Amino acid sequence: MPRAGLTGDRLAEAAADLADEVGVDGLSLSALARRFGVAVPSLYAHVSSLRDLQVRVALLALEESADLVAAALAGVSGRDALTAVGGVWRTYAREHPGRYAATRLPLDPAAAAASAGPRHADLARASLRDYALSDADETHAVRLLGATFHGYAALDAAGAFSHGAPGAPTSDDTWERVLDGLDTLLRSWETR
Amino acid sequence: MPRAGLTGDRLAEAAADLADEVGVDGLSLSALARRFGVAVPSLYAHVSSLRDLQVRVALLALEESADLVAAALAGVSGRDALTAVGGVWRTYAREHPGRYAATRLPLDPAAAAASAGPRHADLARASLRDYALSDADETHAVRLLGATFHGYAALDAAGAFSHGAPGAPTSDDTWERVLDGLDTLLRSWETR
DNA sequence: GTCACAACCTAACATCCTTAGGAAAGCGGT
DNA sequence: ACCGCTTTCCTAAGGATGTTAGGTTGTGAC
Repeated sequence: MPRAGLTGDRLAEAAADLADEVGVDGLSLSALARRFGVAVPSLYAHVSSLRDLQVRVALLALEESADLVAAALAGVSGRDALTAVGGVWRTYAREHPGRYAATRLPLDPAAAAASAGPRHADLARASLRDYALSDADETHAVRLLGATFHGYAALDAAGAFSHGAPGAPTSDDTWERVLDGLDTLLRSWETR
Repeated sequence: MPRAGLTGDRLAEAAADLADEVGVDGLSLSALARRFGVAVPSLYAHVSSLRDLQVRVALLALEESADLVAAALAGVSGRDALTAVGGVWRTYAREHPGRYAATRLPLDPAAAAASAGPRHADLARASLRDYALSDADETHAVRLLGATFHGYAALDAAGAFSHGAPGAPTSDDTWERVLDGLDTLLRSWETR
């Protein structure tokens, strides 16, 4: 019988795809084993538990999204930088719901420090350079952006912006308005 | 043998407490049955499935939090109103993590419409009355507040604001700054 | 070619959700 | 006080999952 050629990385990638298809809650070792035509316990040679698999997906998604943010951020600044970073999260959450949800999984401190999380923080900081904020304000701003972008993605994904009144503005409209708002907000923070 | 006296409402309330203790993912019919000293299938007389139980917890939490928001909003306006609404969400998420997480559970359109969700929207709208926004802008603002508050609560709960550098500002500091920012942002939207 | 390691398997168990059907508690009416 | 109906709660059973233990067998290194 030929081997399936499993590795931890291949499993993580397949798990990420699976999570995108069936949701992060639908991600199971059984489904993953089925996808590879393999018995469930075989996975334990490469992954120590379901939780471990979820963490691997989270790390993968954090790396992937950090790369996207870095690329989108090349050569732009000010409001364009906000648009770039926010846009990445918004489309990533829509196109890769499972990966995105994994991104929100709480990691233990060691794993968090070794993840692309800090890189995200650095990128967010870089995107704010144009606003000339103090160190503390930059931290506040990074958190504000994180909260707003992630909250927006979450509510949007939950359909909170679609099942409203018929004449209500679209989510895209609001998105633009939010970016405008953040831009003016941050400008008002500028140290002078 | 005496009866335990179960009802759908009592189950939902106990389930909410349980979710607060062990997390919304730890909420299980088995644990709930154990808590009542009852066999698992007995629950099916009052609840049609695990999913149904989760939905009941979500509805309960939405009602509860809407009451809190309404109370906090009595007699205040402007920045104080923002503080009130945001504060409710922030403390609710911290003190009742399971209930709060249930709040984020996607409901089907019918359930969503019958829930306290619309009341939350109305309350958010009311909290913005002082800013004299156009109808469309009010909708944008409600969404912005929702995204920011929920995103903040989620990141805070995930510990994103605690495992940073040693000298970093506290989450409370950032919270104040965020409220200030939203206030100036909304003021800049005012129709003149 | 053979040897060692890793990949993969079967067997087994615990936990969970769910359905089907039976017993008994409590309430009404007589 | 007794009888019957409804509802509560039970046992029995089945299916899905995660996890561990221990055995085979493919595959590359020598």
